[in-house]
Parts: sequence; C-alpha cells; structure tokens
Amino acid sequence: MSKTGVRKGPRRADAQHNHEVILAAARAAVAVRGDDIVLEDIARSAGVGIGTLYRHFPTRQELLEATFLDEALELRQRAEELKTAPAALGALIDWLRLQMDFGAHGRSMGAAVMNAKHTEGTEIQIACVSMRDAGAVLLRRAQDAGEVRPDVEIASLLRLMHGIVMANEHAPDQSLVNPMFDVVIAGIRT
Amino acid sequence: MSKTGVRKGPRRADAQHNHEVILAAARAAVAVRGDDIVLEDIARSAGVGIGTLYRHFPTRQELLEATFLDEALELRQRAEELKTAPAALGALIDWLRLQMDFGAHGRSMGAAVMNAKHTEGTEIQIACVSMRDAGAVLLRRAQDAGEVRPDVEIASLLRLMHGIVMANEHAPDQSLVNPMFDVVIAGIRT
DNA sequence: CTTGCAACCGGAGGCAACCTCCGTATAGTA
DNA sequence: TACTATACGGAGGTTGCCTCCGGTTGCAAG
Repeated sequence: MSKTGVRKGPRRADAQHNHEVILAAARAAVAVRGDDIVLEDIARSAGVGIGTLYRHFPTRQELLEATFLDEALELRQRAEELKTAPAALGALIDWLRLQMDFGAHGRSMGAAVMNAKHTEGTEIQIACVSMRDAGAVLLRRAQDAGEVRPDVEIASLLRLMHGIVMANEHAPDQSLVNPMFDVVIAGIRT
Repeated sequence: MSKTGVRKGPRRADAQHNHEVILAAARAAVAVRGDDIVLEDIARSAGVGIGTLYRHFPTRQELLEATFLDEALELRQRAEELKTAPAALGALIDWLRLQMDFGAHGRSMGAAVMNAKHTEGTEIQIACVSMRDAGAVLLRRAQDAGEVRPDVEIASLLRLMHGIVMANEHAPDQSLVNPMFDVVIAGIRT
C-alpha cells in the first residue's frame, strides 16, 4: 500500500549521491532531446550503470516525472507571485504562457506527466494538483474581475496549453504558436 | 528526383493485391491501436512477410500516411459539401468537429501525418493541402459573413483541433474535449 | 581498527520492435 | 515452354527497455 518503489528517507551516502547525479543528467538530457531520451545514455553520462539508474527510477515514466517535479513546483511558485499582480487577466495570461514555455523547453515532457493517471498521493501528483490549484486562483481572480468568462475551468485551460505545445512540437515552424495562444485567450475573455 | 520509393504505376498482379491487403490490415489496426501499431502484426494479419510490407511502405511513416490519405480526402469532400450550408459559422464548426472526430478515431494518426514536413508533391501532401484549402473556404465564408474574426487563419485552427485531440489522447477522461473546443470556437467569433 | 551485513552497484542478457538483405519463387511475355 | 524482371518472405542485425544476480561497499557495532 505504501510501496512507492523509490525510498526518499535516509539512504546510504553513495545512493543519495547517485540519485542526484542521475537526476541532473536526466534533466540535462530532457532539456535537449525532450522525452525521447535514451536511458542508457543518461546512465553513462551520469557515470553509473544502467542497473543503478533503474533502481533509483524503476520506470522511464518515474524518471521523467522526477525531472518534471521541479518545474511543477516552480510553476506553482510563479502562480503565487502573480496572485498580487495588478492586472488579473494579465497575470493569468502570463502564467499560461509560462506553462507553454516550460512545456516547450522540456518538449513534451509535460505530455508524459500531465496525462498519466497518477496514483493518489504520489509526489508528482501532489505537485501537479497544487500547481493547478494555484493557477485556479489566478483564473478565479480574473473571473471575479469580470475579465474572463465564469464557465471556464482551469483544467481545460491547462490542457489547451498542453495541446498547443504538443501540436507544435514536431512542427518545422513554430509560427503558429502565438496565433493559437491568442485564439484561446480570446476565447476565455468575457 | 522522382524516386518516390513506392511505385503506383502498373505492377504485377500479386504486388497490387498485397498492397491493398496490407493497407486494409493497417487501417484496421490503426482504428484500434492508433499510431502505435506493430508492423509485424500488420504483416501477419495481412498474410504477408515483413519484408513485403516494407517494400510497399518503406517506412512506418509512409504506411501511416497511406492510411490517413482516405480520411484527408473525405474531410476535403465534407468541406465541399458544407460550403453551401445555410449557416456559415455553423458549417465551419461542424467541419472542425469532424477534424477532431477523425483524429480521435484514428488516434493521433493525424499527429504523425500533419506535423511531418512532407516533401512537395507527395500524394499525402497534396491531399492535406487540398483538405486545408477546402477548409479555408469555409473559414473565409464565415469571416465574410462577419461571424468570425478576420485575422484567424485556417492553419492555426487545424492545429488547434489537432492539439485538442493529442492533449486528450492518453487522458483517462475525455470530458475536457468539449469545453476545450468551445473555448476555441468562442475565440474565433467576432 | 576490524568485522559483518544490509544496502547498493553494474553490466550481461532477455525481450520487443524496427528495418535490411538476399536467396527463392513466380507473373507475364515471347 | 522457357526466360527474366519483379516480387516474396523471413533470418538476422540493431537499438532501446528493463531484469537479474554476483560482486562491492558504506557504516555501525564491538
């Protein structure tokens, strides 16, 4: 029931160290190649064996999620900061754009993470939920200010950002990203 | 310069037959499993060797595109029909929804196809362009009727449909599809 | 410092899917 | 019928995912 597969408690020093090194290597790789990273490459560039990588991150999915965790936390943080921005709608728009930028930078990393049916209580699941909740506050504020239609939901909005990133991910030109974003923004305005 | 890899001209009868059988098997598989079909399964279910499959469709991509070709043609056809529908905006909306339905049914088949940088003159490329052009007429008509903002482009719209499908593809629930679509429609209205 | 063992390491190897190569078979023609 | 361009098909090379288990080592107790 609580076998999460990866321990977070006190570990042997070498294990702790390897965990960090692997994660760093994974982040670097994801930043370049997106979610089609090659796990053996990461192990090699981290200077550990493939077996070690798999002990720390039993699944490709878990490794990707771990690299995404920081981003989720930062997006939550940004939302907190934007809560007090003068323009309610402007704050929401800025934050939604951040969603895309993060997603675009890490390629479809979000894809692997956001669509996964995370088991309740997972670290990544908690992070995603709290990020989304923070965004919901921004949305609500813009709605209360009468700038955004009241029937729009945060989940739809996030998934739309996600969709824009995905749809443009392998496209030769990125020139449609802004027009697509603009359509969505126009669509939530009152 | 004209080596397209797959001949379409006169072929031996057995080759012609195999081509059709493979394509039929591929279509059936794609309808079920989306774009993560297993080529050897398709060869087997078509009753041919894997080598034969690869001779007819040298690349996974080409096989997927071939299965998508029909849909592209049909979507073009539908656009032609809708040109004379009484409600200009309604016609556009109906057609955009068809885009999603086709994409959703064939899973992200569209993904593999629409984002690929097709070399000029490919059969699939021609089909995509003419489908898009037919949609552009619907869009223009709605714009001329003053129902859709004049600065919206058909390419953005298609890619948004594509993004909605992709973003929901592996999601456990499909309940966000309609809200997302509605936001986009609201976003193109005047 | 030494010892003992639980925790950890690492890579050989199994598996699955993609794709290629080439010896064999055959449709179509003279 | 005989000949050959065309086509067939599967063995096998390659890559990437993941597992298994013999060897190694941090570290705590004596």
